[in-house]
Amino acid sequence: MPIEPTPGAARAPRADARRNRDRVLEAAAEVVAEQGTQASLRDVARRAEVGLGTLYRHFPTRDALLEALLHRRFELLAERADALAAAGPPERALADWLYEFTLGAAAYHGLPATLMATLSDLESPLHAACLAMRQAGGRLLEAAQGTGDIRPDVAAVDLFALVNALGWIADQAPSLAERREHLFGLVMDGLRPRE
Amino acid sequence: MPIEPTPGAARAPRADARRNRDRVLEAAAEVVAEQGTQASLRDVARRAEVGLGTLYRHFPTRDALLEALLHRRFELLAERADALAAAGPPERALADWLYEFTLGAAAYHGLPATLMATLSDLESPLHAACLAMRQAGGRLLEAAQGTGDIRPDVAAVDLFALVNALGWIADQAPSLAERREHLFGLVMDGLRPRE
DNA sequence: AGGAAACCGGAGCGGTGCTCCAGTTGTCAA
DNA sequence: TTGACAACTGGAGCACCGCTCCGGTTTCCT
Repeated sequence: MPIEPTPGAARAPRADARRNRDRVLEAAAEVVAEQGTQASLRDVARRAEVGLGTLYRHFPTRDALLEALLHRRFELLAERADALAAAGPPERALADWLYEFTLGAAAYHGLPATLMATLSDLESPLHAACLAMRQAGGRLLEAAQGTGDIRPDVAAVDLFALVNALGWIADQAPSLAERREHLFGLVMDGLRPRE
Repeated sequence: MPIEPTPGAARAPRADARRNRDRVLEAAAEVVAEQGTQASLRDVARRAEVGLGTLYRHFPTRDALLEALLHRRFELLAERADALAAAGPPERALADWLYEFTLGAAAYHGLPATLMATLSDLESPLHAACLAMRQAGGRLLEAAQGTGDIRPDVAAVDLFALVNALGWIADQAPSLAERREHLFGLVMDGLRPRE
């Protein structure tokens, strides 16, 4: 009977597999930066000098690849929420965080649309990756509602949608990208209670 | 020398051509209603029982086909703006019209995105088709700003973008469609001056 | 050293948008 | 009525896409 060194623990991946995974990820970062989230996966495989099958084994879906690409960014944004909460008044923390979110959502073309689709697709790896970040935003929202700076009828999901929509606007029409800050201000004002 | 009956006037299209054009349009209405603005044009041609070449001659681009599909709707929305302006106070007219716009933008899946792209694509037939409607909305905006009900720093293009974005939210995440009215209210509040 | 499992890459399938052109058909002048 | 020609037709064809599947190779562990 063969001995399982640590039963249940996955065997470490082969060295060539790990190397290829990294190559794919690196290539994906470049290609997605150029072509957006709808980039051709064949192009990614080509740039990584790897077969298409290899790409699909490491990342069975497009979302899985994007998740790997964005994971760190999401983590940072979640941490950033806590930092902002500690650094200043709740309403300010929320506004700053949301604005940083719109900027982050513009990291790649098509990203706002991808994130939005993620909301309803519970199976997508991106859904899970977003969750912690969305919850961090939710905490900022609750704090700002606690001080009465934000209307109580605003839900976390409203925020996520609106902020993604702002990113989408800038993503779709370059001419509107420069109005991003202005539009952001308009929407933020709508979240505040009227005297 | 042959006589040109009315020189410069285009000769009437052949009967079969006109018939085929109508068949394509009818099929397109069905297929786009089912699959959205990104529907397969092959499917449209198939349903119209027409060759792909025929479809492309009558409508050289996807936008041209959509324009033909949406033209009447845009006209009605532009007229509706004038009717609302005559029927009630400017702020109410604007709010009602914008809400009808978000509903209209949800006529087909993907339509908000298509309309948004249209904004920067001056060549698209949809750009021209939207223009009159956008201008009608602009007039409502000016009137509502004249009475002080809407912030003066709101531009017509802001409105178009925000209202499209609301349509996009409902389009992307079915779960958010039911919050459409609520989100609309939030955004509208952001457009009003603070006391 | 050797064998098994993991991994690789690309051929292949069914789909897409779009072009191009040989063949057909409607129309209008003679 | 007929003939000729422009207008129109439809689908084959090209290059691309996402995704699957599998014969051959490579790595790792014993």
